[in-house]
Amino acid sequence: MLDINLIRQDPETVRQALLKRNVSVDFTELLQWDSERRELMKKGDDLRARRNKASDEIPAMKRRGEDVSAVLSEMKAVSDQIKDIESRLSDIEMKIKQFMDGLPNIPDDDVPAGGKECNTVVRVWGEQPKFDFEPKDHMELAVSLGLVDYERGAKLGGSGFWVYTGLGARLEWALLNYFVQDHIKNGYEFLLPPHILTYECGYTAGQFPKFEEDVFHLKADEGRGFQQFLLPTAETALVNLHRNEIIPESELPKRYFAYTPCYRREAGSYRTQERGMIRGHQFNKVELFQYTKPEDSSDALEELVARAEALVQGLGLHYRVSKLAAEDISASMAKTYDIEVWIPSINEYKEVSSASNARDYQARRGAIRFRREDTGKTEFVHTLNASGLATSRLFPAILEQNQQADGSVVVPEVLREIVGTDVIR
RNA sequence: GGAGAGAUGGCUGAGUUGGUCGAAAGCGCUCGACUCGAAAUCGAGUAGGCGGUUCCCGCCUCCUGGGUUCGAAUCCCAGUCUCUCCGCCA
Repeated sequence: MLDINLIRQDPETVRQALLKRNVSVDFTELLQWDSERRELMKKGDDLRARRNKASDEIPAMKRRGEDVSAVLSEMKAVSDQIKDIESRLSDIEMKIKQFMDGLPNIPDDDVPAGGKECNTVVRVWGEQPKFDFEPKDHMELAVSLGLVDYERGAKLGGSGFWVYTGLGARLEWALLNYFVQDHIKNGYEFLLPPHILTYECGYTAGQFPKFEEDVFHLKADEGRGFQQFLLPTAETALVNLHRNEIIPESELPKRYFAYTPCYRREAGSYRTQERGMIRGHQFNKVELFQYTKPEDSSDALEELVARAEALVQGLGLHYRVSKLAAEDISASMAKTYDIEVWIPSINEYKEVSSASNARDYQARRGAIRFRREDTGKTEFVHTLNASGLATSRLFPAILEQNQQADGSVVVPEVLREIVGTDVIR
């Protein structure tokens, strides 16, 4: 949610900023609704003030034995007017909310305009491994080494699901454990949230109402007023932790991380290139999250990226960091870095972490504030998230980047204790 | 799944024969007085949001959403959540 005051004061600047995302908006109608809204509010408030005053006087008049019937009928009329104004007001507020809900976040100044092709690589770490043999793709490796059972995965969950088996399950678990240990070491608080969330959570995160089709909805029970869904990322849970709260300034920044599977419909997004575990309906991810003061969020984003990068480095995988262009950034975010590992078989860099600063966009939707001690006033916090990390792209990257001529795979050192072997063969 | 109780300010908790209630009292917190300092004591203050003619005024919010009424924390309806007991259960 953007600040409507910003649009009121300087609509052209906001319009230009959104144009960077190739979103063209015309605020004329909105501003009209906005002034109409305030006009109605004023009218309604004045009428209510009158009614409140009369409500004070009526009992006093009664006590003095005066006739109140004239006041009563006048107030009856006033109440009718209030009702009329209120219904007009709620219509207009709904229109305003709908409009505002549809607006994406304003990209940071240093975010380039344009789509994917305008993403800029800011760093590259390591080098592409060279193979003096014909390298296999991760599916071939996973199947031949007995790490993943795709067929039975589909038997259980349908297309887009798989089962980690044996050393594969241990490798997956080792990855998650490695992330968890690292974040604990760095002072982030570990959370295990529910995987089923209410509609309100999706709204605050910015997924709803626009992207309702992307998640798995649970059938609402009889008589239940809302629907729940399976979280598409732990971010959705973490951003709602402090929804409708005022956080003491001294508690900021709050640094959390959570492990959850992520459930996504991925409707229609299947590409043959992305077979295997590059894109499934369920994958494991550890998510980093921060609530900060506005002036601290830019540094916090760099910190989050550094944390995620350290993990990939610890695995010894070749990767790069990209700063996303405006159109490639998800709607709630002002700036995003992607960390992408190289997948040899498709010769592409695939996202294993996405680190974003939402600034106050989510905080506005969820009324997440803090009280500034200097001024005593409440302000919206800034929220940031970063995968740290998603396993479903790392697993293939490890298999493919670490494979050897005999079809075996070298296990990264940090994972060996849990996997139980140096080399999977 | 069955039965019952409840939801009020940072917390505890009054208020439910509708009006003087955004709300007693206590605790906590902040500031001031007293003190060498502290405790105790005394005094003052202490929710969020919206709008405006913006050192001031008005409005809204007593779980949420509707309704009744001139007027709702209080009455009616629906929903959500919490607690207790029974049953079931990892």
